[in-house]
Amino acid sequence: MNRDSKLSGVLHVLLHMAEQEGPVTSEALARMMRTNPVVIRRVMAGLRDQGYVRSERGHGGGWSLARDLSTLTLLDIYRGIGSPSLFAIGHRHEAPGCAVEQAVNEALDQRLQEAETLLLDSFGTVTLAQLSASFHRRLAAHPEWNSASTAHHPDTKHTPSGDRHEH
Amino acid sequence: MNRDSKLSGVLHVLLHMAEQEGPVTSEALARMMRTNPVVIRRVMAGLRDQGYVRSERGHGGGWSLARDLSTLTLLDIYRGIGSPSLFAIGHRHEAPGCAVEQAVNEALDQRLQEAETLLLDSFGTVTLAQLSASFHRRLAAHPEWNSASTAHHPDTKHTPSGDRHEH
DNA sequence: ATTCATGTAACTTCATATGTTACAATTCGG
DNA sequence: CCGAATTGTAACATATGAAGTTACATGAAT
Repeated sequence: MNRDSKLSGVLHVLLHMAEQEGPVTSEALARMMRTNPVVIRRVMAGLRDQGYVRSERGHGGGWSLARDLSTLTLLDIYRGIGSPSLFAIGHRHEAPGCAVEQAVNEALDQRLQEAETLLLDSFGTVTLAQLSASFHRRLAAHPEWNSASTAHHPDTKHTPSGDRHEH
Repeated sequence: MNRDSKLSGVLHVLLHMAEQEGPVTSEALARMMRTNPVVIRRVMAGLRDQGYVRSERGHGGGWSLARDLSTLTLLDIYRGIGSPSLFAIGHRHEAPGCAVEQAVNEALDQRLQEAETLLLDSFGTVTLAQLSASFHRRLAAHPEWNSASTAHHPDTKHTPSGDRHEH
């Protein structure tokens, strides 16, 4: 992957967690994200330390949301994963004493800073509850995608233990 | 370098070229940018194809500006280097059929798209002539940085194997 | 006690941006 | 015409960092 998809991956995971009754294991989440359980743990650990999710060890353990989706914004999650740098372009610092470089960096940084502020502000206006609503609207429109736990890897083998689901 | 500094590097080079009478060799530019002449040629080739700079081969050759700085904006140069992706974050496309992923991607893409538009618009308002003026203001304020062609690498030798090749 | 989880360090793999080498083609100055 | 200087470009090498993997310790449920 050429671009950091951590943010979207984490959002994906969190929305899936919101659909589940109990805790979801790293392995289940990893299957959804087509990645490795350890990768899941690594990134979720940061979110847990900031109080967004809970983890439980041992039998029956896994990950669950610690806060309501309506109290979480994209900005929270962005910060939760460590505020990775937003831009793929930046400035160089090869010749700090060069007046040309200073002029270029000032102009660029100014614009990037403005854009960053606007983008993060807009992240702050989107709650995960809104994303979840959008997800449920999609489901309603396409009943054949019947659940959050399907549609990820239609062909993979067994569904180990599967849904700790529904009464 | 963790972030793509192509844009700032190219701007740096162009402003330096503007200060020179005749063509500037790739090697001279490479020294300024602390990089390799071939890297300079690679990126400048694109700008040349789009009419922003000229190249001349052979003895006495090198690179020169094809247009006045006042007719060039940051946006032109950004496009000139191939419109590299602006953002370090993006979305994933691991599970195209998953409604959660669609909801996440839609929200993210929407905001990123807005931010991109704003940023590029702002790039369009900055001419290289403005950058050059900023550069000259700095020089005036710090006469000890007496010229565009100094202050880059007062001592270090970038070319690994001594100077100049023989034929 | 056994099994199922997370926690985490250490290592491997992979992608890719950047740098380097090599040489052909071109241009200029004698 | 000769030789030095320069770009053009393909091919290869290196470095970096993100992602993935292995291994094993720790903790919890039954």
